[in-house]
Amino acid sequence: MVDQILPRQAASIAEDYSDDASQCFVAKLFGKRARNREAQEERILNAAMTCFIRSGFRGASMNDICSEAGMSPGALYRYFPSKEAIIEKISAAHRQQSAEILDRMLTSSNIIDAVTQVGIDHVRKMSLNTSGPGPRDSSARLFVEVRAEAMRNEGVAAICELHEGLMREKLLAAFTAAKERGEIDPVTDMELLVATLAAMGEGIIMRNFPSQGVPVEALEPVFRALAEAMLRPTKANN
Amino acid sequence: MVDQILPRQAASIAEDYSDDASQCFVAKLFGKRARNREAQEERILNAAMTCFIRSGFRGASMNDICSEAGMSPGALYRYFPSKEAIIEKISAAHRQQSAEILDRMLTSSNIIDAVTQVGIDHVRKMSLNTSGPGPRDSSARLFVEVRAEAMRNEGVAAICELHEGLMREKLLAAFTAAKERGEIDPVTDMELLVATLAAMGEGIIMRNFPSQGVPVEALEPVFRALAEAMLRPTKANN
DNA sequence: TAAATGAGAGAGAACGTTCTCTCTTTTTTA
DNA sequence: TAAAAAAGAGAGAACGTTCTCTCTCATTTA
Repeated sequence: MVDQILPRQAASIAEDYSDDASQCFVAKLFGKRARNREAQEERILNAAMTCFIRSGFRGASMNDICSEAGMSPGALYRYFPSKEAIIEKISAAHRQQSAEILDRMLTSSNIIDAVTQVGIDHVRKMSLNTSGPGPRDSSARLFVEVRAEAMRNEGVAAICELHEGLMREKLLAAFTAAKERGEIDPVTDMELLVATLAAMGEGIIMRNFPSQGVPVEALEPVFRALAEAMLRPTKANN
Repeated sequence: MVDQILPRQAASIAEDYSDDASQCFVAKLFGKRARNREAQEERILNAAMTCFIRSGFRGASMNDICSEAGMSPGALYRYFPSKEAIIEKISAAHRQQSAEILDRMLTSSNIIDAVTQVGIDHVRKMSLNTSGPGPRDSSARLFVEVRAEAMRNEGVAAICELHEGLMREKLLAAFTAAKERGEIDPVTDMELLVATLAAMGEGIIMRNFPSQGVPVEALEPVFRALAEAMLRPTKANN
């Protein structure tokens, strides 16, 4: 992970910051080398994502990923210590994308609109092609793959738990606020409400309806009906 | 788990069939040989299911399955030509179980009750332990696994399409009947309604709430609210 | 005795990973 | 600034392991 600090580097760090010596240190963090490393890592992650969507985490081999990235194994392993590390990185990024979509919940004024829009945004984002000219495919596949992997891989399971916990928190905060505004009726078990609503939304996302010819807009009334059924808005707001 | 049928026990079951010529043919189909073969196949499938739930389709090796079944590879490959064949058989059986739960839809008198009950039945069945003394686990894991496999395996994809098509047909028939009874309002796009309802139900099933401490009964109002939101029953029936 | 059944070694391919070596870029030294 | 040294980056063969599946040979059953 963290590069071993060699004597020569350590020496130059300790030296005077105002002159040449500090350049080395700065270059380490923001220089050409660092930028190149980031670019390569992203190249690998993009290639891996393509392969994983095509063949699954287990189905895609490191050789597949190397070919897709146009890279040799020796080069690839300079940037990631293992296949496992790549899987975890991609799982985390994918789950985080999902969690970020929920951010608009926190600033919404109408809770039903917000839930509806978040659902649609999610479906739209997940049905997008992931990267350029590759096989026309969507990251909704990764959604299922990550879930399946989490069932037997402790690292991925922890990542899922983290981000899904975040998502539930955001929903819970938005619902609580709406309740205090008098927008929705009190519910006995808010936690269960959030969990089941999220699960149902995920069910829709996994199905990847846009890829089956169902336009995203057609899902609008579906999400709205779901939100209204679960949140039971007070008559005043209808 | 089905008890192992020992050859000697099977031998003394049905002996007397006067006609020699047909005996050979009949024995082939219904005799102890055939019965033993069936028993062995079931033994293998049970073992494979345990392994697949534990490690996934790709994660479980044929050796794992052999060990679990108490069998050598040579013996196992006498009954199944490939790992792929076992995966497909288990996927089909699992999907068929799901489809069968929907049969009660066809004879129901109240559509909302029916949908609610089918959802609960489904969750209950999927959260059951699959086989005796093994690791406490549920077949809801297989649900996710099958979906993930269907994304890249054409055979499994076809199996899913078949059974899920059946499920949608059953739902559609029940909804159409309910509409004709005047129980629910006409809906513009019945196909989409069925597809999204099924997807949301699957989302709940995959989450396997019972394993997280949520009792099945707690899901009753959730499914009911979902059904009412999607089907919009007429006031007379409320 | 002939056919069916099974055990288990192991073939051959594919896997994730590492190793060695070359070439380029950066840093230090003179 | 020019030469020397070190580090970084990458290619590709090769490693040990594990995979699915087959083959041979022994045992059981009819």
